[in-house]
Amino acid sequence: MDERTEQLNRAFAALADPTRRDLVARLACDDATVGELAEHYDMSLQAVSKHVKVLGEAGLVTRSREAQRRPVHLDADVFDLMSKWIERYRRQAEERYRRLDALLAETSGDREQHTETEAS
Amino acid sequence: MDERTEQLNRAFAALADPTRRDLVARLACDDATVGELAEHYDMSLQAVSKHVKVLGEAGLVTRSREAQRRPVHLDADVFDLMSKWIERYRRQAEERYRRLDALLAETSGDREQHTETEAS
DNA sequence: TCTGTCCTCAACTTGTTGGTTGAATAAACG
DNA sequence: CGTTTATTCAACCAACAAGTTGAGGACAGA
Repeated sequence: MDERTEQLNRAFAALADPTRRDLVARLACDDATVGELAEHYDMSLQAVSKHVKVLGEAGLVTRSREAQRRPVHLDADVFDLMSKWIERYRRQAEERYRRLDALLAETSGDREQHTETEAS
Repeated sequence: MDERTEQLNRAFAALADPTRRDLVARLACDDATVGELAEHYDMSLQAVSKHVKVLGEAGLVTRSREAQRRPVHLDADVFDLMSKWIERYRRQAEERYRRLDALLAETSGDREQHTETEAS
């Protein structure tokens, strides 16, 4: 399994959790520390720390250090990777839907089927 | 937790598995039955059936019935939902990065900081 | 160096997931 | 009706994920 595949595994898995998607939404507005983030959730600070770790391992966020603070900030690169993956199949699914639609319109409006049995 | 949130939970979780992403890739080319899909994987047909079920519960695929065959086909709607979610935060992350970049360039190249503290 | 603050690591519990095998269902065909 | 084909259900297991609590590490300041 190549690294890109594992990157996508981790990224999708990370965003499958609503708490982590909410963290992403907050971090999109501004960087924040684990402590600051934790204030908004009904769970221990350690749990939030774990969630941030998961986001980090997925490459969705990075950490820096300024004095005692270790602010978390969003990184666009993996979002880009995911976006491209999804867009590709969204487009194909739509395309196939459009063609099926056109085919149905044709075979119902026009009774001859043009012997196009090889739909491949 | 609203329905849209749960939809995203299931969709991201579904795509976190490489086998299921591969199924999506195959189905993007053409509809297929569970049996046909299973030929490509080193696992039981039941396991593939389960994967397809997960994709179905996530709303990523739908089933139809023609004679004994129950072909699976890709549905674009949830891909669209995911794509929009990701794009939103990808854009915000990039935007924030650009602004930080600009700020750094400015404060290093130009020593005055224009008192633009209100980054909102 | 001691202290306080911020954060992470370790160990544990509980629920979920991905796989297995064997039995059951559904529809077409003889 | 019985058989074949295609698929799912049920029970089980191992691995993992999400939360908990308690202890420990890193750094700034006195």
